[in-house]
Amino acid sequence: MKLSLEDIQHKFREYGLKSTPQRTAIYHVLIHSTAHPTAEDLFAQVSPAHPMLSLNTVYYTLSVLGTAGLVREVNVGHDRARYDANLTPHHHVICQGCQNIIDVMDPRLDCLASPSGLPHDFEITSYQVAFRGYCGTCRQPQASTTTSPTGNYPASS
Amino acid sequence: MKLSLEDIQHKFREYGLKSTPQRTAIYHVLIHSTAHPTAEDLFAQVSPAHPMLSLNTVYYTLSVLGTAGLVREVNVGHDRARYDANLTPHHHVICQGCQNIIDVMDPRLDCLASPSGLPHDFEITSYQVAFRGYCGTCRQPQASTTTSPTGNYPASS
DNA sequence: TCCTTATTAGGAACCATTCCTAATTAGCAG
DNA sequence: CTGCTAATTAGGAATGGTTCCTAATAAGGA
Repeated sequence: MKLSLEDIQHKFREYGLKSTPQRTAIYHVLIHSTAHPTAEDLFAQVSPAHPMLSLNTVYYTLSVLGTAGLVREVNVGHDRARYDANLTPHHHVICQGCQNIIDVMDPRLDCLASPSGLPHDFEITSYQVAFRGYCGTCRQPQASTTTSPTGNYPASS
Repeated sequence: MKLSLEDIQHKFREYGLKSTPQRTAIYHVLIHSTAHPTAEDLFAQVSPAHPMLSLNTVYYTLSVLGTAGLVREVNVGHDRARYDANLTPHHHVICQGCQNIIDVMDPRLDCLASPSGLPHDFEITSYQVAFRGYCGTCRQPQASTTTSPTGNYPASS
């Protein structure tokens, strides 16, 4: 289900959002990506077509779309925020080596019992499972494909 | 199972870690807390007994303990890192209002099937379920107990 | 077509975290 | 008990992702 720019403009109107070229382009890149890009990733991918684009606009757009419920933040670590426009329920597998995120759509994970031992007045609205491990290329311990470990502090886990 | 400072020194030696007063105090606070404190929280709680303590030491200590496997980072958002020394398998319930984290220990969540649709060379080492919702006091929409919403960007979700 | 208000771009500010460095101290060997 | 060596500590500076501030621009409705 590829969304054209016109489809996206339509969607924005449905959601009561103004449709601007920048906003459309950013969402277009995000919704057709499975890489869970960072704000900077999006900036880099949209920039060629919009040379005047500012990183600020990317952040602002993401926060507007987030409020509207069209985009979600994905929590991997505390480095930088990564974003996802795939709203169909799914879970994530995170490689501890290269930090890549793989979407997992397994219906068995979408019907978990609500947890026991919870205050009864707590209202749960959603949940997500985060699997962690090592992908094929990062399998050998301490190996990292994209990011070479720099830093004076010992790497946590 | 309250751990005394001596118990902790013992534990550090088992793990081949040097035992310093600061390190012991930080871990002591963390392991007896269920609040998943930030580095600054820990700093504030340990400072009275160690007036010379530096925030840097807290970060360094957390990274050492993290590497040793005694402490884990909890990912809530991309604001600041929160830490947990509770190593027994458990999951988290996060209030979207006050950002508090509640531990959940439900054995049913500890035997999830490994997800389908995963590259076969991916090796999963752990997983965690993060439930999100609103606690009793934050239940009414837009209400927040601890943090009043400041910021010019629309709040994402 | 005009008006109002949101959006944009750019630069400055913020703040959690990390880096750098010298002084201190834990743990070990003698 | 004493001295050695490497890790730890404290403090201050630097980093970098994100947000704030502001004026100019453009979208959508009247």
